This record gives sequence, structure tokens and C-alpha cells, in this order.
Amino acid sequence: MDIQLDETDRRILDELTRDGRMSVRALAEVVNISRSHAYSRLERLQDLGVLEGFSAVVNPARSGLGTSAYVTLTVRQHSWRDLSERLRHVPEVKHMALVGGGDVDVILLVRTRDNEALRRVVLDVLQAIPGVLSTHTFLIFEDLSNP
Amino acid sequence: MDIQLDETDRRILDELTRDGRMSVRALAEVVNISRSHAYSRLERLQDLGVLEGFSAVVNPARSGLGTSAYVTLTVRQHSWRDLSERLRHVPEVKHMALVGGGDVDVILLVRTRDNEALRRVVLDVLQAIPGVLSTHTFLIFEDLSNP
DNA sequence: TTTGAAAAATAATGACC
DNA sequence: GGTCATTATTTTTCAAA
Repeated sequence: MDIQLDETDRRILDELTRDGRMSVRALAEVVNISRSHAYSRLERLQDLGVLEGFSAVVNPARSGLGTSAYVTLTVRQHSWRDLSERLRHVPEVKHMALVGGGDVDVILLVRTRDNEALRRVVLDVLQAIPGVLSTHTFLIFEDLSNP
Repeated sequence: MDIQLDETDRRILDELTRDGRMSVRALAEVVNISRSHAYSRLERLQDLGVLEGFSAVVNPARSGLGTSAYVTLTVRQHSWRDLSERLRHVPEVKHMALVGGGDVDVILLVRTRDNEALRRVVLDVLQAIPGVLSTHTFLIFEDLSNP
């Protein structure tokens, strides 16, 4: 899984993380390589699976998702494949992680319109999943992403 | 904080979340509006702060960040401003949330090169922050983002 | 690997329904 | 909001150095 990335690769990823719509021309300029080379690098990074794609950065609260929470799950059997597949179909679940190191097995980042919708997701959707023994909800008052 | 978004706005955000480098021409086509109109919508969404920008989607593991963990913090005084400002300068902290609903005050998503680097971040950086009473680390075995 | 040329596609703006 | 027209940029490929 480990891949050799040199300084140029890292700077390319940095720049594109900062501005995902930056033109290849401008990118080549700031990292001091030729345009052709920039194209090759990009293609290579995508082929390697390092650069998975590009996405809009949307403010959850301002786009109608006023409530966020971390929800932890304790599950009976660790059929992570089935569980993650099932969770992937819950649009309110924005991020899911299988974890170790405590009494908790799964941590979910959930975003909903309001608290009532969060309640429904936790009680009617998550707790209804077979194998889910218990849940705990940590309401998020404020959250920040770090580039 | 609440903003009126219609179906078209939502579809624009959906499409750009799926492909952040999609051309405005293609975007206008799939959501059935004119190009000029698409430009206006985009400008409006950015002005409203709904669309914050665009970013590359980088695979953490393949880009050299082989270890990920959720680290919870219990803090003495809730000087969230100071704390979040301080955490923002820790590059390994990718996401931070001020939460309620348990004995935990802050939840951090941390990504490092390896377990040793994670240990250093938790022990030398996070636990060294004034006001941080205790930490708990949940190692992430696998994690997925949901579009 | 770099540079330059050149065609095709796209961005961005403005005038006008 | 929408359409059309226009100009500026960018993408992408290819050949040559």
C-alpha cells in the first residue's frame, strides 16, 4: 500500500487540496515543472490511487444540515463488510470508521437537517441494524476541518 | 444561517461533490440550466458561503498516512476558541469537533505516518496542551467517506 | 524532460430577450 | 431566468530539441 511520493508529488497534492479547480497550467507553474510533466504526474497519482478525485467543499450548516453528531456503535459480530455496506446506503452517515481501543466498535459522523431528523436516524435506522447492540450520540456544537 | 436552496442548487452541489472538476458547461447540461445561469448559481452559492471551495480527494493510506485514529479529549475549561485555534496548527489533526452528550468534550480525527508518529502526537502534542485533562485513542482499522 | 505549436474544448462576460 | 454571441484561456496532443 505504500507508495513513493517525492516532494513534487506532495506539493501537487497540497496545491490541489487547497484549490481543486486549479488549472494544470497554474499547477505546473507553482511547483516548477513543465505542463506535460504535470499531466504525467497527475495521471500517475490517479493511477496509483493516491489522488482519488476532486470534490466540492460544502458547508453543511449552510446547506441545510444544521445538526451534526458523532454516533458510536457497539456491535455483536464484527461483520464490518456487511455493516459498512449497509451504512453506505444511509445518506446521513458522512464518515464511518471501524475502530479498536475501547468499548466502541464503530464511529460515525452523521449530519441531518435538525435534531428531530438525527433522532430518527439513530433510533429508526442505526439501532434497527441487526447486530447493533448499542449506540451513543455526541452532539457536535461546532466542527472544523483542517487542510 | 439558514439559506434557501432549491432543487437546482442541490443538484449542482451534488454533481460538484461527485466531480469537483466538472466543467460548468457539463454541469449546466445535467441540471438543465443555461451556462450563464450556472455561472450565476455558482457565484451565488459561493457568496452565500454554502460552496466553500473545491479540493482534491486524497487517499490517506496511499499518500503516506498509514495510521488514523479518533482521539477524544476531556478538557478543563471550555475555551474552545483557544483550543481549536491551537489544534488548527497541528497538521495531523484533520477534523475536530466540540461535542456534548458524554464525558468527552472534543473529538479529533488524527492521521499520521505510522503508530509511532501517532503516539508522539497524542503524548507530546495533545496531552501537552494546557487544559487537556485526558485523552482516549481509538485506532481506526478502516474508514470510509460517504458522498 | 522540456519547450513550442496548434486544434479543440471550455470559461467567462456582456448584450439582449 | 434564459439565449446567443464573442473573446480569452485552458486543455490536450504531438513533434522537436
